[in-house]
Amino acid sequence: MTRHERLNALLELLADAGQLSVEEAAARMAVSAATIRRDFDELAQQQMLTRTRGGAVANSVSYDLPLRYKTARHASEKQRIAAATAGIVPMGAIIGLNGGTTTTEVARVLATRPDPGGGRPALTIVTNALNIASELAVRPHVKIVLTGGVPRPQSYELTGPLAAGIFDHVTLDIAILGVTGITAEHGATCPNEDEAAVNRLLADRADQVVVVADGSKVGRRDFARICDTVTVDTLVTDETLSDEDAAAFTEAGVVVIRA
Amino acid sequence: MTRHERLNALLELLADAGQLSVEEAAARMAVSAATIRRDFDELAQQQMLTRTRGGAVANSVSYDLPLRYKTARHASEKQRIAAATAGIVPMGAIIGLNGGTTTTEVARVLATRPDPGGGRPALTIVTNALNIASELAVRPHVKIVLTGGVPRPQSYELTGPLAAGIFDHVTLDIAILGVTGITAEHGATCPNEDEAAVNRLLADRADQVVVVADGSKVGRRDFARICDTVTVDTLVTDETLSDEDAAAFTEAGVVVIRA
DNA sequence: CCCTCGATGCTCATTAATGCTCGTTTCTTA
DNA sequence: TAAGAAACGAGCATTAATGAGCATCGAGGG
Repeated sequence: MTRHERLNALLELLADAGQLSVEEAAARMAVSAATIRRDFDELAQQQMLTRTRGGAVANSVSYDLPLRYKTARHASEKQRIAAATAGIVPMGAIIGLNGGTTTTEVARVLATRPDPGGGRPALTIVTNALNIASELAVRPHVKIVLTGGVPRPQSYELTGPLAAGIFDHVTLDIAILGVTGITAEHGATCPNEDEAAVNRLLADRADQVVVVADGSKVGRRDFARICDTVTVDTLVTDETLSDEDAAAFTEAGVVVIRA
Repeated sequence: MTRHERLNALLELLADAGQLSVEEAAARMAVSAATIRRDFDELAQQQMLTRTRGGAVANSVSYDLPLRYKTARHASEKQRIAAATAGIVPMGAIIGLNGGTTTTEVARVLATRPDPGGGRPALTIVTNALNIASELAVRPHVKIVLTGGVPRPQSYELTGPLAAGIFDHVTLDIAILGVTGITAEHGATCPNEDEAAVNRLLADRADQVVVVADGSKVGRRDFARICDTVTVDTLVTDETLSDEDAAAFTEAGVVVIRA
């Protein structure tokens, strides 16, 4: 049994019984108690369960629907960008997220924030990304607000007038936008005009706009324009960003973070 | 076997099993483990799968875990109910679906409909169930419209005023509602009032209301009322329904289908 | 015919995962 | 309240997986 299977099996048992002791889990999985403790600790980190002395209890009574444990891959560019981005998000903030692999990583990092207790959510995340909402729906300490709309198969982003409608009703502290292209001259862009329209609304409603993009996206320009460079407050990217590109953004008033 | 063929074969195996070990893949493809690792790494780069130590897991937003005790109990009944329900849905219809395991099965069956071609969707599905939208988002011949709102961890249903808002803008041919309780006297019920409110809107907007519920739900009454029995046109359930219960519903004008 | 280049397989140093031990913390109960 | 038991976390050794580097093979082009 692989580690991944075991973690999922633990969630299964937990969803079924509501609680699970370290000893019983060790016996069922045919591994040592130390391993089970490490597993529980990791799942607790991901807010999938709550540690108790001697065992763990289920975090949500999600009855029949599949729980999935996400394998953490180590220290990729995207994850460093995600960690750096999460660093600038204060507790209790209202965050907007669009779709994309980088923003999904950001969402995963944000989801591991500790529960502040008192029933208040550690974060409120407004997103049009179906996959992000699916992953985070089981975390009780993060409030997810999903826009409506029609999902695009490639990106899992919800688009269309129904997606736009929600933005009449919310305001955001920080919009975190993953883009496929950004230049100091043309601003942030993506290939699809429907996505761009929804992303623009996210940016419009936010006090602060953070663009996340790995080095391959910087200097690129795509078809649909999301917003201008002056709208962007912060750009989080990786070390592959050249000094001259960084200078161009800095001159345009963008804070550049190289993770 | 070319490299391209091998990558496709790996994805196929992965889609089938949900996971694949490096060793097994190497044996199946008759190549070395090193090659498989390179393949996995490349596919992971393309977000087609997720690496784990010792193998890889499928990246599909929704893959079912092989053994779920709870679902296993009613699995075949649910699938028969789902098949019977899909039988009364005409081509090209606009369907409303709420959340729950039975309606998820219905969605799966509906998604297997052949593509009519001509770019027109075989079906349009309006739903407030996050998991259903996630699963069907990749099917190009089914148009998915997701309501907005806040997901409830227990059921993956989106609720709240944002979810309700969408119903000003759509009409449905058939609403298919999974419920946790239905009686001839009290109508359809579920445990949560927010979900009930959204489900009621689905029923209101539809020409025809179909309730799906396995035998354990019939005769049960839960806290929140979704709609009255006279609103329900059809009840699809399994053979465990007693004749007297069936008669009660038939007298109330409900067509009862025992799958 | 030879050369180039990409794909593959092999070797080896590195790293993640696991189980064990031991000192410390926490709970139980006398 | 205090002693004993249970659970925990840290540290360490062992094993297996990994990834980097290098050699080989084969198709295609000059």
